[in-house]
Amino acid sequence: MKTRPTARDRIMEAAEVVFAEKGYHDTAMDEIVRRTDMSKGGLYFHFPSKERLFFAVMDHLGNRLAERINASIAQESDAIARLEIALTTVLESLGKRRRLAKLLLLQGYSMGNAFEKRRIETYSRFASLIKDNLDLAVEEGSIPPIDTEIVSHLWVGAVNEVLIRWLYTGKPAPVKEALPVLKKILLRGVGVEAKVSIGG
Amino acid sequence: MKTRPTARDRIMEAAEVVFAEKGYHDTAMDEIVRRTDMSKGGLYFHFPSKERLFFAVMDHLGNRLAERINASIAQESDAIARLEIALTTVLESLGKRRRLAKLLLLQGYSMGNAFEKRRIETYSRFASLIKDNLDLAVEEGSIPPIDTEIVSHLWVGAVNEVLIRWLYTGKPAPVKEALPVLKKILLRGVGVEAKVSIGG
DNA sequence: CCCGACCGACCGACTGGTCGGTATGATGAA
DNA sequence: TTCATCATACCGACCAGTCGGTCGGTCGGG
Repeated sequence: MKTRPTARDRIMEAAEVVFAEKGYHDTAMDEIVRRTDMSKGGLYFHFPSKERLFFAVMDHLGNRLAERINASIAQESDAIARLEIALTTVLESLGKRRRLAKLLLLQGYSMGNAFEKRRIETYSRFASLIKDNLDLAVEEGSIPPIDTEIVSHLWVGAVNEVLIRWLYTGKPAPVKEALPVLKKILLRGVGVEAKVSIGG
Repeated sequence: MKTRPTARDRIMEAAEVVFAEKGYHDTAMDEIVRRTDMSKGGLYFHFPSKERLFFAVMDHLGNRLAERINASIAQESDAIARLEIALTTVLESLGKRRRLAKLLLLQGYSMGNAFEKRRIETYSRFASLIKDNLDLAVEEGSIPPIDTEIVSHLWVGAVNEVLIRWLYTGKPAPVKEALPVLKKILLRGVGVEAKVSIGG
């Protein structure tokens, strides 16, 4: 049977919606409260501050995306194939959930210096996921040696920007359409020879 | 003779410092005033609001960077060479001025939905600068046809992320060290065969 | 009767923006 | 030359709204 989500979860759900819609600073705690069947005091019983609530939401979403990527990756053993599928998963997951994308990609930035550490942590996590597989590909001999540290960040940034552009302009619709280009350019960049790729 | 900068310029200089240091929301107008030899009323005589002041600063910095890029590009006629020199200029300019980089790269983001348009405008401007030269390279036949629209954003994102990583972690120091990697990966990505590149 | 969970009116600090007033210099009529 | 007038630039005490966070209190279950 489906048990009612915990109070904590209900708060986080409401917070996710409002934070994504308005951004951190333009979100008033009262608004989150309004979207909950709870009072402000109740909310503050579960979360000590706005900042902490925000972090909790971000971490939760980050984890879910990372898990999804890991799950899809696990099916492949070839490093290049893993990289491809990771790209696909990200584009699909975020392309499907605009709200999630907006939060994850836009809200982690410039909300004051207190947030810097979180931002770098989150992004580094995805970067190192890529880095691991790039390293693997080098070991495998499928690509020539490169500075995988920098390249992994390059990849994250590239995907990030394409997604942000989509968020703001709506193009390409759906984002997934950018996938072939992204794959081709990024893989060729690390030395994978182009091969005919049938859209998936 | 060196005339005193106008009041407007003096305000913008102070604002640049504080905005870069604290971010938009954590900056109090009183703090900017404090850094000026002017009063709050005086400041508000020149700028109608905090938001407008912020935009003025951002536009100013964006223009300066764009001008610098254009100037350096103008010396080359070959599209690939132009792209390379644009990358170099960006890394050098921002690598040299941490504050500028911080403002331009981090503050344009999630400060509320009112700022979205500005962000996309600024980034698109640099993207289309890249796009023009990619298009040119395609016409020249130096690279195979590609979706230059997406690829230009990919480039912007890639450079952006490498710079942000540098801002947060300090690596690589100096950022310029990332230049060879960036060039190699990005150019190879669009189909430029690797050639020995002597660090500059 | 205790305690965890929750309530919601209230507080107070902060901050963007205002406004009545002042100093300075240009203009021009007497 | 002098003085009234006016606009520009600037001053800074003050205001009023906002919002994160608090606190005394309630309530139901064990």
